[in-house]
Parts: sequence; structure tokens; C-alpha cells
Amino acid sequence: MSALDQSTDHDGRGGDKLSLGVAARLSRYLQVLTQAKKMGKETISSQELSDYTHVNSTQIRRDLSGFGKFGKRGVGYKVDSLVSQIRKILRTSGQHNIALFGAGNLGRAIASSDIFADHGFRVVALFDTDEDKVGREVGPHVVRHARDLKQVVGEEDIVVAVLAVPNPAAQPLADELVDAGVKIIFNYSEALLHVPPEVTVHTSSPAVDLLYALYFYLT
Amino acid sequence: MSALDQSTDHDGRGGDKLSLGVAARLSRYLQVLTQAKKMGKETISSQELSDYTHVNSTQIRRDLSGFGKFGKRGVGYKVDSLVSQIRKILRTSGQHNIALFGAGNLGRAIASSDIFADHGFRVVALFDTDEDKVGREVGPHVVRHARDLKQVVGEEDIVVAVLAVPNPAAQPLADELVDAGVKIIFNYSEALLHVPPEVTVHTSSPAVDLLYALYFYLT
DNA sequence: TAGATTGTTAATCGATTAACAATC
DNA sequence: TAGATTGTTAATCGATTAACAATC
Repeated sequence: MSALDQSTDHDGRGGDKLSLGVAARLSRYLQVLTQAKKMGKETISSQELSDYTHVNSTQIRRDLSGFGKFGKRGVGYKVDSLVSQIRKILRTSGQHNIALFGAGNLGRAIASSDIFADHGFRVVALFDTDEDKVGREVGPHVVRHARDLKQVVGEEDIVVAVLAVPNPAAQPLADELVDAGVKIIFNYSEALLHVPPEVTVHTSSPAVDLLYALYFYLT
Repeated sequence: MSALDQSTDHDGRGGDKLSLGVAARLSRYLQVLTQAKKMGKETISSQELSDYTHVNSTQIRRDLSGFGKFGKRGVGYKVDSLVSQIRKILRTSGQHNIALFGAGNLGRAIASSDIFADHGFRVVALFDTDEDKVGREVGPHVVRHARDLKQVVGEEDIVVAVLAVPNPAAQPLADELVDAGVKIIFNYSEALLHVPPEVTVHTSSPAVDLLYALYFYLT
């Protein structure tokens, strides 16, 4: 993880790496803005963004003004152009191909939703190891056998793999993915995955998020 | 959101509110520890915890030592007792009842998994509005019609609702939940939900997490 | 113009980390 | 004992926020 490296220029314009906090907040703004755009909203104020993200409005303005003057005083920010700007800052303007593993309930839910598509991610392949599932259609995908993963990862330039597989299957699969050259593993199983340092694992943990929310309710 | 209120005592022993950062990190430690325990691991060092959580090992020791001397020098922390200690600190030692809405792919995936159960959350009811689904069995649950939600929420002391419903259904359902007295809404739809200030909404956003991970890969 | 909201400053506060003594 | 790892200090650095001038 070189994510902790911090740039010494703090005006943010230098094309240098964002700090962890800034990158995380920009991502959240993008989430809200994307949905606001879908709902036909044309402008949004830092205060409205604050209401949805729970980030202080001054900080939102500060985060954004580091990269340019995107807002209009007295009006707010144009939703549409702010989405483009943040995508540019996060360097995620393009399309990114992802491979999805596991065609169970969770895998099918992910494959049929547009949560990833809305942010420029395209599921290009859905894999399973169950021969009964291979060949079946799930949304726009035909389930492929996981033994083909290396070929597909190479051909389709896949950097991200999403794991919706049972816990015991996760580590062996992760090993194969690392071997095939995947750099980011999004893990929906609960398994603790061992990977080389150049590979990033993000383990989704709804229950942990819930514990956190509950703490502030209970106190 | 009173989550930003900060206590003025910083030793953490006073039974006062944790800061946002500390509470978030403790939750993450708990996630890893819970899984490590499942895998039969008996002790764990701050360095190992750091490898899995990407939190600096000094900070982990610092976070923990604020509440007591849980570790043994030269050995590490006992996984089992550390889990109990953190649960105590986060005040989530008990059981918490949750209601799950939506018996589609995602709802069924959540209902059949033990991600919530592992952390003391018990799904006590699964709702849908589709009459075809009502009455069907999903894991240990029988799908109930959402019109019964108010009764169930009252009877079962439900504080948390998990929404695995289509976007357009989310806001009307949130309104009903607020009316019924639910305090925490865990939103798996993409809809931006409007709720009164005493209710907390957490919107899950895998694509946003992915954007964030991708940024650090791309730079 | 009057009202609203941005962009920016300056001050404060908390988070982070290297280093190391303590001790298992 | 020797090695390992915790608990804690002290210094630094970045995040946060109130306040307000600028301006749409």
C-alpha cells in the first residue's frame, strides 16, 4: 500500500496524489451528485451536499476549491459539470472493466443492478465453478466457468475483480486472480485474504458499518 | 446527526463518546478479529492487524491502550478477549434485531448469509410488497407483506432496517419506517433518502468504494 | 438591490507516527 | 537470556471549522 504516501504540495493543483481523506470525500460527493443528476437536479449547494454526505459544508467548498472555481456564488454548483470535474480529479472518467465471480444470489444481484455501471464500471464477465450454473443467462451475461478467468482477464484488460463467492472459495480464487494480473479485489466474502503488496483488497463489511452507526445511536 | 459531538476527555476511559475516527477503526478491528477467531487464531499482533486493516500499527496500539492494557508484550493480543473488549467499548455486546426489506436477489443473499449474525444482528423479519413472494420461505424466514411492518417493528423492538428494494420504493418505505420508529436505515438502493435528523441513513456504495480504490491504483 | 452562497483565511484541534523504554 | 511486541511519549502534520469578504 502506497496509499499513505502524501504529497507535499497542498494546493491540490499539481497533479499530485490526493490524500486518503480527500479522495474518500470526493468519491462520496460523486455518489450523491450522480444520483442527484439522475433525479434531474441541475444545481446543488455545498449545504445540500453536506446534508447527504454528513461532511461539513465548509470542508466541501474547501475540497472543491483546491482544484478550481467550480461554483457560482449565490447559486451553487452545476451538478453536471461537477460530476465531470470530480471524475477528472479522480482519474476515473473512462470505462473500467470488471470481472464478477459467483452467480449465486449476491452475484446475480450485482450483475443485474446498475450500481457499477453508473460509475463507469462494466461487468464484462460473470464466472462460477458450478457446472449447473455455467451457460445460464443472468441479465445480459452468460455464466462462464472460472477456469477461463486467466484468458478473459488478459483479453479484456481487467484490473478489478469482484468476489461474491463462499468464504472457503475466496482465497484460492484470489491466488488465481493475482496470478492472472488483477490488481484490485473487491471481496464480498468474509474471508481474510492474503495477497502480495501490489494488490489491493477491499473487504465489504455491512455488519461493521452497522456497528458503527449503532454506536452513535446508542450514545 | 450528533455524531460530530466530541468529548473533551481524551483518555477514552470516561464512558464518553468515541470520536468518529476511533469508532470507525474499532469497528474494523472487530471485523478482522471476528474472522480471525473463526479461523481458530488465538493471538494477534498489532502488526498483523495493521496488515489486514491498513491502519498503522502504532495507532492500533494507541487506540486500544486508551481503554486498558489488553495486550501482552512480546506476544500480542488474545483474539477472543479483544473481541469482547471492543464489543464492550462499542456497546454492541448484546443482540440487535433488524428488519430486512426486499426478497429479491439481494434480499435473499443477505437473509441467507451470516454476515450480520456474526456481529450480533438478528434478522427477525423479511418483508416484500410482491404478493407472489409473500408466504415463500427464504432460509429460516417466511416473507411477510410490508404492510405489517409497523406491527412487527413495535413488537420486536427493531431499531435497524435494511433496504434491499428498488430505487423508487425506497423513499416511501423510509417514510413508513420513520413513522414506525426505526432509527437507523441501511440503504442498499441508490436513492437519496430524506429523513428527520434523529434518523441515520447509511447508503451502501460499492461503486464509490471501488472508485476510491482505483484512484490509488492509477496514481 | 437584497439575499444567497462561494472561496479563502486564520486559528484550533485531533490524528498520525517515529522512537524507545518496559516487559512478557 | 534474547527476541518480540506492547504501551507511551513527544513532535509533527493535516483536518476541521468559524467567520467573512467577494460576488453571483
